[in-house]
Amino acid sequence: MSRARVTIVDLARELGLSKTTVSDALQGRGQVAATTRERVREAADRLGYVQNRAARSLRTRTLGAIGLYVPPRVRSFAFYMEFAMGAVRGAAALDADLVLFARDQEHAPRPFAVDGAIVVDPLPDDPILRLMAEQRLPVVAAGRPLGDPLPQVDAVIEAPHARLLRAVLDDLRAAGRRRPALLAWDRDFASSWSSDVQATYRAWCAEHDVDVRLQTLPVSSHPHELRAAVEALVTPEVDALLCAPQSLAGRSRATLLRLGRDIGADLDLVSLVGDPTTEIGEPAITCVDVDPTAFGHEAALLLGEVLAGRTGEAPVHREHAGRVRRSARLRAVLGDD
Amino acid sequence: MSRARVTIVDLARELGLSKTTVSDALQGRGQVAATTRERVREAADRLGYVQNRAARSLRTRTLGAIGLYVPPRVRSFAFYMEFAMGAVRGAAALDADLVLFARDQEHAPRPFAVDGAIVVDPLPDDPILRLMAEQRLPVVAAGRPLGDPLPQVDAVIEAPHARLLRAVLDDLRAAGRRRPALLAWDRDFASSWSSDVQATYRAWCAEHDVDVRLQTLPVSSHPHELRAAVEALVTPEVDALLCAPQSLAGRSRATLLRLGRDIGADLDLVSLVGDPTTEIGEPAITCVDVDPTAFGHEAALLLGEVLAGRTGEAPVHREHAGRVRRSARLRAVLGDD
DNA sequence: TTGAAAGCGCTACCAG
DNA sequence: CTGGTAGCGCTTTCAA
Repeated sequence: MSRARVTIVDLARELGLSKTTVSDALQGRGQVAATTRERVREAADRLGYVQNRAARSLRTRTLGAIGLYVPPRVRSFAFYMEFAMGAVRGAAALDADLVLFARDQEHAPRPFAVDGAIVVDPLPDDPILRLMAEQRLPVVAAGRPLGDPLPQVDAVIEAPHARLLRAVLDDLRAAGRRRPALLAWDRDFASSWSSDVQATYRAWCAEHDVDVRLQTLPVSSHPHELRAAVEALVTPEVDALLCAPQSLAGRSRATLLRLGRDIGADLDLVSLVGDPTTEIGEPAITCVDVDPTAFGHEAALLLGEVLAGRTGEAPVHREHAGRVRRSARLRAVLGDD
Repeated sequence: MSRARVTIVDLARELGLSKTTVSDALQGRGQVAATTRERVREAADRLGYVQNRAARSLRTRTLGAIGLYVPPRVRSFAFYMEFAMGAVRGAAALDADLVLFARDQEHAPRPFAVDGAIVVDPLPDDPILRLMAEQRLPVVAAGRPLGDPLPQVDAVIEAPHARLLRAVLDDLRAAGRRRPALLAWDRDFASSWSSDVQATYRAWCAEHDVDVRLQTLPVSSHPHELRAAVEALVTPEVDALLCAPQSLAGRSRATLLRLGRDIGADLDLVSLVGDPTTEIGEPAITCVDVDPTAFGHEAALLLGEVLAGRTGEAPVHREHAGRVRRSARLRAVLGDD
């Protein structure tokens, strides 16, 4: 690799100082004379000094990195990609790198070289979580952990999915819709979000004496299977279609047109995970917008708090705000908010 | 953080061995008796030993991690997200973690704690590349570096975009299309891919005496702007629409229907960056499929070769295969290929 | 305001 | 097959 790196000892020798002073000067620590500090800085630049992070880590017992684990079953979801990008920014704010883990297929796992980790939608049997527990790694769960027994984590952050879905259903009802149908992932996409959505829909239907029109799909469905599901679910009497999978609402428009439905007129279309490029900002579609980037950012900052010991002993639960972005029609009927 | 970690010295004392033997036993190094190895393993498990990666890194001068830098201008593109996931898998194959960098907004950048890095579509003025050069970090560029002077990297991997686009244009021509139009990103998405696509389209048009029908879009366009661009570009005589931005072809279907176009019959639709969830496998759309996950995977493995010194001194250039997936109509006319 | 010494936990090297 | 020694580059502590 890179040969003959310059170390603080080299700088110290060059300047006739001790390595302590050089280190303090470079890190803005201790009581170093301003002139000395300047000389050290200049020499560091001149000789191309680069701090050795491994040595620093060994001494300080911090790695300056946090980890993110996105389970394989959702890795292809754009939502979590955006989440990851937000987490990177959050990590940067903590002065840390973000390490992406792909330990699912590893046989002899090495220890995690991070100070803590974010785990997306933990399941009880996630081996990664067991490994993290064994290594006593502080963990923040993004999405409520599922399963029995509950995976033990230091903090949870999640969006108020149930409340947002209820808000949407109430909006639709207030705008005159009586037969909302839901297209959701089936149980091979296990997450608190997925189960909250289905449970909430069923509960709301029961409360409002509305028939449950629910169709579930495997995560790996092909486009024509999605289309078939839409066609099967959207019978003529259905007057609102809620799509749980991100960007499915947007993708269903052509199918709905072909079915002779006029979106906005005789059918309201809702995306429960608004896709920024195809759905959010699209006046024909009502979107639940959880802003995954902001979500990832907040998850990272929450992990920062955990690492700083600012959250105390008990597990913390935090909510990440989300909002409903009404379609043009709903705005016309119900107003802007 | 984690208190009172067990070290190999603890294990050595516990077992009455030297720390060398313990270390060798744990790492499968040296000539350690099988029984000894077993005893060490057992004790490690029992006491909850976790290797200290910082100490190991300090000693071996390797971090066991590679970096990935995706420039902010393309961070929201699903393509690069998939690429990142492939890179994670490639890193795992190298027994390394993958670190995501977000150094673009950092003021006082710390040294990179990685052994090498992948940089997506490097630009000449990318400050990250300068930092990497200063730290003598081995770099693989995914996408040919652009600019003058050329950013200096150790290896380049890219897909044969020009060839693939020519193949598509030739296919369309062979299938009877005479007026293909191209919808592309404008220059605020600077990349070798973007410029290759536009230059190749223009060159092909000149060679075949075909009018250039090209419209460019800012990366940050809203859905209605995309729609307007499609409407402006697809005049009645246009008989093929090529969309450079990923998933734009899929999103244009509703617009094209509304324009009265019958996809497959009087218009061929092509996605130059096939989106796996909306375009690839969709019989109405011809896709250039670069398989971003495989691309990321190969980029990581190439970086592995660079790090192992297997590529020699001169910069390496490698191609990542891509393929054209013909629509049902093109397959009917031209065969499966 | 500066410096000397110690040591973080590990692996490389070499001697037994 | 096993162990002793040295030292990776840094920060911490405490003495000057």
